[in-house]
Amino acid sequence: MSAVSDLASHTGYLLRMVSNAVSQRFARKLAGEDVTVAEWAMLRSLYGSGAIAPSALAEKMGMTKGAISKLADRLHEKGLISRTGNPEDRRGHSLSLSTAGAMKVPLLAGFADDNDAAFFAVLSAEEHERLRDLLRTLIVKNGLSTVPVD
Amino acid sequence: MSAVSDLASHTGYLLRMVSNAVSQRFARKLAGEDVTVAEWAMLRSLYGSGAIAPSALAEKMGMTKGAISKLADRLHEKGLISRTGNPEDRRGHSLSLSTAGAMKVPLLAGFADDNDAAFFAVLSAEEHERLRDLLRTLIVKNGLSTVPVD
DNA sequence: TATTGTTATACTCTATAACTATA
DNA sequence: TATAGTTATAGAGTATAACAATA
Repeated sequence: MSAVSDLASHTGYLLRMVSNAVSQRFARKLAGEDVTVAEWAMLRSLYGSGAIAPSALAEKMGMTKGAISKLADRLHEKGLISRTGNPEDRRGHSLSLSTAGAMKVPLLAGFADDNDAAFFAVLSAEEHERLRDLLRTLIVKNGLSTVPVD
Repeated sequence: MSAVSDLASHTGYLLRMVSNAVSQRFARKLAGEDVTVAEWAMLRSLYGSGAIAPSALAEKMGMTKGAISKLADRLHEKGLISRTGNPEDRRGHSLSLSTAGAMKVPLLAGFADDNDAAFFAVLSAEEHERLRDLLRTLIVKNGLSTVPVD
């Protein structure tokens, strides 16, 4: 045992290593569809929420308004989301999936399924579910998302 | 149930959300020491490995040679690591913690401990250990690190 | 030729903070 | 003034690929 004996067990470090690997692999799968991982996350959130204001989406996704705005711009340019004005308060508007975006989500979800299946295959079904549960608990109890499990 | 019914349970998505949150919080804690999260990860790896060639470190950390080179440059400029030439093969050299770097690791490890403690406090000790185990299993079985648990 | 490491280039991702338009 | 959203700026993190030095 060294002076920094449990250096090996920092959970944040392990988490970062695993998450980076999963995201990188997923990014390669998505590249052919011209969608990034962050874009997928937004499409996925919109699929679950329906039309939603950028500020609400920011809170839901645990990101800043600026980051959401930039992401939304890109997805809008790609024709995957729509912006709808709010006649009652012209400062705001809402974001939603376009028809093309809504059609694309199941395909992308399939890629996400494949990616999960490949990466987490080394766990038993029970272990995999346990991992998901623990992650959901962390998200909810640390207030990372306004929407519990989404 | 929608057509994309288990959209909510993509483990990669949950993982990314949690990992991003942990890393962001940790980055803020480290900022006062002028060290980034990736730099900490390298210091931590060097602490565990002793002198090691950049290419070996790249494999160990699951990063490319280029990324390691850039990180090593920064840490060298900050005086936290040393580069030692290899007389037998002048193409290569080895990286190791400098005295200042070695002295700083325990302090940074303390910050990592604090960060873990705050973030994972919402789990029981048993759940926290279970999470670590699952992450270690994923790292080892997916070959994310040449060194099993580090 | 093959290998080690560096460098050049290019993106994604994200934050902070200043700004614009509306309320 | 306060709020919704955008934009400007900046920097971390990482990859790919071209390159230099050495073997």
